[in-house]
Amino acid sequence: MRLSRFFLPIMKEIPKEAEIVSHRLMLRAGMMRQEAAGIYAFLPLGLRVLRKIEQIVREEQNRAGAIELLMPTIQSADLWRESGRYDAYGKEMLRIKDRHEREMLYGPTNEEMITEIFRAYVRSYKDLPLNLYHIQWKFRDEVRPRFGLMRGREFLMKDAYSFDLDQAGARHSYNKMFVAYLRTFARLGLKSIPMRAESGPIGGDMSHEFIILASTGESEVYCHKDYLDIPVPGADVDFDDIVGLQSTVDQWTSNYAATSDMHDAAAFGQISADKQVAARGIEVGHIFYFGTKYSEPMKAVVSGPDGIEKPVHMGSYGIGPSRLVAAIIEASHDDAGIKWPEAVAPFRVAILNLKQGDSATDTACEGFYRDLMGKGIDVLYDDTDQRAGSKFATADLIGIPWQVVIGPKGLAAGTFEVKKRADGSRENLSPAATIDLLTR
RNA sequence: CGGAGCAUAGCGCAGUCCGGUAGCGCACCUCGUUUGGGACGAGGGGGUCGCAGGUUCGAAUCCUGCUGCUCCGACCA
Repeated sequence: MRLSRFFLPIMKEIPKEAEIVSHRLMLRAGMMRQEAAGIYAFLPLGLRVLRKIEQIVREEQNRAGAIELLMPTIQSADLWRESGRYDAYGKEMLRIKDRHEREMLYGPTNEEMITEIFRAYVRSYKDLPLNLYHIQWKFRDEVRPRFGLMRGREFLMKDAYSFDLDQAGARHSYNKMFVAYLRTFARLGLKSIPMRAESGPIGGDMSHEFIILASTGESEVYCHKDYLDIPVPGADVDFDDIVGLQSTVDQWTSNYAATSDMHDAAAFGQISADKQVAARGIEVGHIFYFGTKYSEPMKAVVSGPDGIEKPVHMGSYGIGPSRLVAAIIEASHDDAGIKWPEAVAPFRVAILNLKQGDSATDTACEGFYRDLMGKGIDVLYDDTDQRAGSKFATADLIGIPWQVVIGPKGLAAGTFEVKKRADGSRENLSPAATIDLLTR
């Protein structure tokens, strides 16, 4: 992409409404625009990041055996009356009427609808286990939206729903998602820690919030230092290995970890002082088992091997990709701007033509741009007639992981300057060595 | 939902108390000089001053009502 033809409305000054760093940087980097309280338009740069996050989430869901579908944003009130939640949900639910005065709602979540879909087709235990998910916009009419994408009213959510014959099966389904989440956040370049969450109506130990560590995170978290070093399961993890998966989950849940509202100072004090970690974090995922809470009232039943119909045991698993865009920035930025992890960067490489209009630099940049494009690398070529300093500032602000600086100085020596945004390191490399580095 | 505040050019703000030609910086356009960390000079364009009433010869400014947004608290992917 040529910057001169891209739509990148960056700002030098900070809009006053933006309070937290991710919100400020997203506005300054031209990633999104507020259209109403808690409602945002994604501009091209922001959309690129959102799509990359979404794709990683999708790949890890698929790897764990979940199957993607897509449910609508608008739902019928009748469905929610069946579960009893239409009245229970409260004002957070956006309720609307169609032209025939039928009561509808903009879905804040999809347990009812997925249960309706399940019961329409699945009759036998032989079709279990089943895990269906979608990535769809949700709307929750929060009293007070704030912090930009971190707490918007409209947000993108990946929500998965598992169906099993019994609780033992449900535990395995839960564990699959648990491990999938560990892998997902690791791939996004984040350090995530599962923390025991309010167990809800069912009780038990099958509810966890996934918190990522970020110095500017909104909640305080306390955990055992060992969490920072536990290896995340590799891509070859066997999701059908019930025992193996359980031991991974055990490893990730045996030590102390809690957010401030669940914090037990005494228990935390038991940990030796050098192993205590008090940090800040952001909730980016939540998984829980809720048994037959919806299957019972909504009659989602299957016949077991004994021929007897039983309500299925369900769990649900949420990740907010739109919140993750902001969360990643909170976890990875500096005074100059965003530092995207390579996996989610809107562009992997930026080419900075330091002397636009000079035939030697133009030729070198154009050629190199074509070479990278030919290799299938996401590259943003700054071919604007801005001065060098302005181009450096822009590239740093929007956080492109690799900046290839091409100017008369380097060209005289036959080299490009390659800067790594993550640590600011630079080296002068020949064009061939640069290509080599970027395609490694 | 309780409390506080804001609304003037794309962004950041002054002007409002004390009514009298709507301003500044950045951004944008033109020309020139510049060109390795957000250049300089000259010229230029852009506004129903959130909306609706009212007072007045005259309202961004005073009065009334409304709307939108932000922050603190309670609540949450």
